[in-house]
Amino acid sequence: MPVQNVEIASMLTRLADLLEIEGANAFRVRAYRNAAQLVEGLPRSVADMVAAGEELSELPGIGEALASKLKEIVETGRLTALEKEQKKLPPTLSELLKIPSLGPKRVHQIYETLQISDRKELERAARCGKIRALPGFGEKTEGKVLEHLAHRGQGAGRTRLLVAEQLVEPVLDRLRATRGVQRVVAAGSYRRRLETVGDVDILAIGRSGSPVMDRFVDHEDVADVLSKGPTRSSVVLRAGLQVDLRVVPEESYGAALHYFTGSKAHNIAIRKRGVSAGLKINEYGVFRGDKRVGGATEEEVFGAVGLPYIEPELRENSGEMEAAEQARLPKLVRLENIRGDLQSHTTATDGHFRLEAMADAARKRGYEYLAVTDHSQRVAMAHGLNATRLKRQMREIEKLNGRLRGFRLLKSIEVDILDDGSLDLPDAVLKDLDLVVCAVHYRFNLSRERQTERILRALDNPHVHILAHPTGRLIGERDPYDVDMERLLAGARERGCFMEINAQPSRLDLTDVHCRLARQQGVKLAISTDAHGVTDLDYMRLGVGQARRGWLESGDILNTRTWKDLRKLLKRD
DNA sequence: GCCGTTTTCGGCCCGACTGTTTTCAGTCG
Repeated sequence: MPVQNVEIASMLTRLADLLEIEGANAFRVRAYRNAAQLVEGLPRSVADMVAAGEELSELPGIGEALASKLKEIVETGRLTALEKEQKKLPPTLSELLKIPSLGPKRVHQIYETLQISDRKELERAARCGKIRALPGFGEKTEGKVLEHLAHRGQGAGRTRLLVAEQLVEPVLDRLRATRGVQRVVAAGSYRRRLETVGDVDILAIGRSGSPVMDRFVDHEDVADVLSKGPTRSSVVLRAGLQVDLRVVPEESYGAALHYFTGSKAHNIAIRKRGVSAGLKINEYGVFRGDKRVGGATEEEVFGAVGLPYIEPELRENSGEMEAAEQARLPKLVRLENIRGDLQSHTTATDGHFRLEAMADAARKRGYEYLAVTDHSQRVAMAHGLNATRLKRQMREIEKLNGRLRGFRLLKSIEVDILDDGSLDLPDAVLKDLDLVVCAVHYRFNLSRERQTERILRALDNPHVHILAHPTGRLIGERDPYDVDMERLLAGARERGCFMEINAQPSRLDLTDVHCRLARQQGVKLAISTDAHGVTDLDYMRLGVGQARRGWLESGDILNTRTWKDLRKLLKRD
């Protein structure tokens, strides 16, 4: 099987880790890390690019040396430079870098003086007080290391965006209600709408001497105060999420918001542009020499380096700078553009509300339509519908639609894709539905080739419209099944089919990278909540965030259309 | 290791906080 981009990225990261511990040139290390990030975010596989004879050194940040390393990995599955490093230093040292307060210098020292190379040995030495005795270390550093090893085990991990929202919104409200505070906003990956966040960065505008820092750290939801200063503090909430607060003056609002929103790679790119224009850009503003020339708004920051405003969801240094320069930034889809929801479940299968309640909730949101997509019979666990029960539901929907004004339920189904790619219900039933959504719920472990063939075969069915949660992944719980997304997208386009962005907080499937690829290939997408209850309809904002991270515009999305227009699109000829 | 409308060599984003120090290195974001 061809080597995947994530594997390449992992090799480059491990190489960067070891080089950094060894004390290699910091910019060389950064070049490897940048390359790892680039590869991980590429919409196409490096293996395919090599096979197509493309010039890898044309990628930003990839020169001759890295291009030949990438080629080596693709062709041999190995990286000689990494293997060489691993002979000099134990590969497990990478793990130690992830421990807070341990960086490359200290890891190097621990290894050189105590011959410690993994977490277990480190924990043993720390318990004996051997770490505190090292120069530059002390009791506190040893304590922090021990605490991490004891409590966090394999690392704190990341928090799903929805959970982060639930934890952070109350903190924001509390800070907003503090005297002397004019504005409070969550920045970082939270604002960029990443599917998971490592920590949350909050930005507050306020007078110096405001009690906002005290309000922040003195609260029953705070389990631990990591640091506290006049402009910056860090806490860990009892739920385990780290939250940082920075306080800046009003005139720095835009510069600070931009800086703390990131991403890091985007910031570095912006600052570099600043430097070449003779400007210094930091969280306090844009400066020419000692003179402030902007920074009250984000627009001023972008303007200073000759760019239009770039939406937070695009700030990954993955082409947004070039697009901004050439005035071809996408006009991103917005929650207000959404006119309906194209996947939902009712009590007929595993949903929690009846048809009427779901219709009512969707109408109250201002939607024009809601597709009722209960499971098909194969999903026995959810009491999936057979042909008879589906027909009964269709009649109920027709009756209900007769009473509803300016709103309609769509007769639909989430039909299972069986092992051989055939569908779980006969065409005779599917043909009478308004919309057919298909999905894989079983047999995740097929080879890439067979899984791809299986799904393409399902899309061959002329009644099928949308492929739901196209990779089957569950964030932090289940890896995506192996499938050739490029072939799937090409296949969908040829057949006049569509892809879904499933907005469930644990799915968010497709990913941003795949969304972008879909747009490039001309495949339209549905943003669907897969609601199992009335409040689940709110997940739409998460799906829209994912679509925005994938550079999608309103026109790329099926359910920004009126039912009349959508119906035309769904006609497969 | 990458990169170039000042450069093919000499730069490479930048500031806050902590802990261990007596003025700063290391870490972090």
